[in-house]
Amino acid sequence: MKLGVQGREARRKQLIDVAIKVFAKKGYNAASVNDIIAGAGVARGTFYLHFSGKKDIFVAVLEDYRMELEFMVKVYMKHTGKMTVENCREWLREEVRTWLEFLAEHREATKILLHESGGIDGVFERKRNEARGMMRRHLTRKFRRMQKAGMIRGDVSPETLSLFEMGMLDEVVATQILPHKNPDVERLVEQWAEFEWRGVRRVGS
Amino acid sequence: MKLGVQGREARRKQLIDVAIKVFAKKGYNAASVNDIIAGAGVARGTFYLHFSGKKDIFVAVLEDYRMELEFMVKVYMKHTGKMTVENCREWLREEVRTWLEFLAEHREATKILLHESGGIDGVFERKRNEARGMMRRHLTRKFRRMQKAGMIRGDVSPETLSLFEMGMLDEVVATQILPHKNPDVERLVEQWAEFEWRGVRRVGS
Amino acid sequence: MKLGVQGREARRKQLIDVAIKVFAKKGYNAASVNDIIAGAGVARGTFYLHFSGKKDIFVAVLEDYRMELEFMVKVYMKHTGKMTVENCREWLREEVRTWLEFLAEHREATKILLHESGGIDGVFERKRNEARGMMRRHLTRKFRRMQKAGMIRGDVSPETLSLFEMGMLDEVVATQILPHKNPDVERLVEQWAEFEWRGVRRVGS
Amino acid sequence: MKLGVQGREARRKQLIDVAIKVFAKKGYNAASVNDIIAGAGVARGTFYLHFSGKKDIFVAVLEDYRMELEFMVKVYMKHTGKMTVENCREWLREEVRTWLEFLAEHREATKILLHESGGIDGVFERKRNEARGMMRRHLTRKFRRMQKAGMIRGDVSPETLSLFEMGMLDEVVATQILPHKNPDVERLVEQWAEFEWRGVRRVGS
DNA sequence: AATGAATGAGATTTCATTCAT
DNA sequence: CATGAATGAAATCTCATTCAT
Repeated sequence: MKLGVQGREARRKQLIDVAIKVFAKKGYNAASVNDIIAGAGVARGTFYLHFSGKKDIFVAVLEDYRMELEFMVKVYMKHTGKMTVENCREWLREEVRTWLEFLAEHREATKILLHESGGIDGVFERKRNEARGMMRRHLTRKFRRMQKAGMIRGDVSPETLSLFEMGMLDEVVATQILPHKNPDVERLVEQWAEFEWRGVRRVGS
Repeated sequence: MKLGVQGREARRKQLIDVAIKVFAKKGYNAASVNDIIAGAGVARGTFYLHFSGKKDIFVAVLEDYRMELEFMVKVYMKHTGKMTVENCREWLREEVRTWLEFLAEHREATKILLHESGGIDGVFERKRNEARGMMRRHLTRKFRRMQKAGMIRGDVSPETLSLFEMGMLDEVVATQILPHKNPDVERLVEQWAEFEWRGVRRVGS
Repeated sequence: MKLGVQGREARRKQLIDVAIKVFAKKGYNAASVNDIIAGAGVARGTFYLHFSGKKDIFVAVLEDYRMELEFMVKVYMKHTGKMTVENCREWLREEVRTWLEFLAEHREATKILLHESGGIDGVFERKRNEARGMMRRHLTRKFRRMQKAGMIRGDVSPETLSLFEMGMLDEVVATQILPHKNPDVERLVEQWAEFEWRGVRRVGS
Repeated sequence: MKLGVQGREARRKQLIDVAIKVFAKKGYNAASVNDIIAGAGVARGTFYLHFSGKKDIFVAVLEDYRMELEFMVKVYMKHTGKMTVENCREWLREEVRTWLEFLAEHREATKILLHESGGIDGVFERKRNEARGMMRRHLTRKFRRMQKAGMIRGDVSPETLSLFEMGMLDEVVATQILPHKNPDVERLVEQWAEFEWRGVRRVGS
């Protein structure tokens, strides 16, 4: 079947979109070039006109995701300036919500990043670290800024705080967001904020 | 070359031990039965005498890990009784330390559980969930007991607290424990306890 | 080495033809996909492009044979109408000759049907029965028609007669046709007709 | 499991008996030494104490069958002398019945001889031919004797007659005896005798 | 005589990639 | 740009046979 003429970019994007679904569903190894070209309704050769191989399109998928992330972070950062001591706790909550919503919206790519891009290939690892590093740096910057402004305690390093937050994020995403169609984000966010803000200590102690 | 005879169990255990290393290093898919038998210095057929295939030995690896976990949890639970309101914070810290040490000691198997047992096969998923479920239930039980004893706050559910703690554990293990030979567990544990106990709120606010 | 492109059907037919020779020579079990691709001068993957496996091509071989048989029976049936009481004995003789010639021409496939398609796989058995059933039904129909027309005796059932004739056919083919390049069909046919027509009874008794 | 001490011959016979069942059920190739030793409740090594391999025990099975056949033929031949012109037709019928009964009684070994001993190995072929050759020679001798005594017609060679009879025997056994637990031997025998004695010719013509 | 763990050649099958049309 | 038949390296799994105990 010959498809209508498309721009190179459109065809490339189409293949990446199919690949995201395929990789998310089957994982990198089990996914086959066959699945991708079948999903895209394209001949084998066409695939190799746009990507040098399976690795290549997987890297392209990660790259794609990283760019979405980058864009999201940039947009978000614009209104970080309005953070004050008073609304600080709400800020933390809102940011968590924003992240969970973003990750839920990109659930397939997120699943790939979380589960499929480690331990297969050095390049994959690097791309994965680029994306996660960006998130991590963003979180770290946020905590550092808060510390400097005296909004939060200063005796735990921002790096470590972001480490903990990333972990919580991953686990919540993996167990509460990815497997469910309509996760109860509201309740999660509220409990998250409570925990992050005051820890587990008994009130008044 | 024919190797000497071993007991059935010894040979099986030997193969599992090699498999743990191989799966941790290469991941399930890239690992081949070849790698395992080469590592064990055993003929192809010998492998199939003990396991019905690659899947089977992978499941055996997960099973093996789950049993170690189970044992560890049991041993640990014995002295949980001594927990009091006063030493409660120390308890949290000590438990984190115990877990990190356990996971560091089983770093290879832990890596497999974290990165290699999802999205490949339904059975793997189930075995993985068995092991993680055990950890999770253990953590949940702990928080519930603390809540009932009034040691910690009551307005965040034990399930959610254990969820957050699992996430933190995973992230710390994945980024700080697994990649380093001698991780600075002490500092991590201290900061963890601080964060978990009091949250991020500025002291005195 | 990459061979030139052929039509799908041509390549498929080529592989089937090679497979007939291979299966006839070695039998289903001893024959390997290797033998077939080596005989066809084709790469391993090419084989699996056309057949899902060894079983599949074997079934295709049986199917192929059945179609040849079907065609032969149809062609033959066209001039069955000219059978009369007078030329009836000649008819029997001529039909035997036709069968022996057909089976001799397809000696390899015939050998497969006789010796290699039983007791290995249920599907094989079924395909074999389809082909033999067609022969058997053809023979039975013939005898029934002859009985109704009063050309032959009526006290032995057409089914049983065709059973005997099939047996004789098989044995003659297996011992006289298949092993020899130029079997003395003439003499066989003559003795066959004599036996079938008059039995073993002494003339005049 | 160590079995009680048995004589060499008893153990050998036991293995052969199991092997007959196994080969009949699965065919030579699909049958495994495993099946045989499992069926006999004997260790792997024990098998190789009695037979040099799978081929060897298969040959032993054929040999065993040939000996049974030989014995049967000898016993039968004793009272061949009483054949006369008058009871000749009955003789033919009785012999067919005897054969069918013998083959039905040894249905497993018969199945092996009919379906499993051709095209696998030269030795098997030879053993098969020995057994079938014995049957064939027996039938040929019978027809020759009848011809000499003027009991049956002389213009069809005894060799060819026995060929036809063997074919009929095989087909009847394969389709009517082997697949059914209680075949209607009586009716078959009667129709057989009718056909063999008088052919298909219309009575009175 | 008996045992059964160990062996390894050999068979089947998959799938990423190439290239002539 | 697009096609899809062809390739072949590499992986999994089987099972007849051996041999130390």
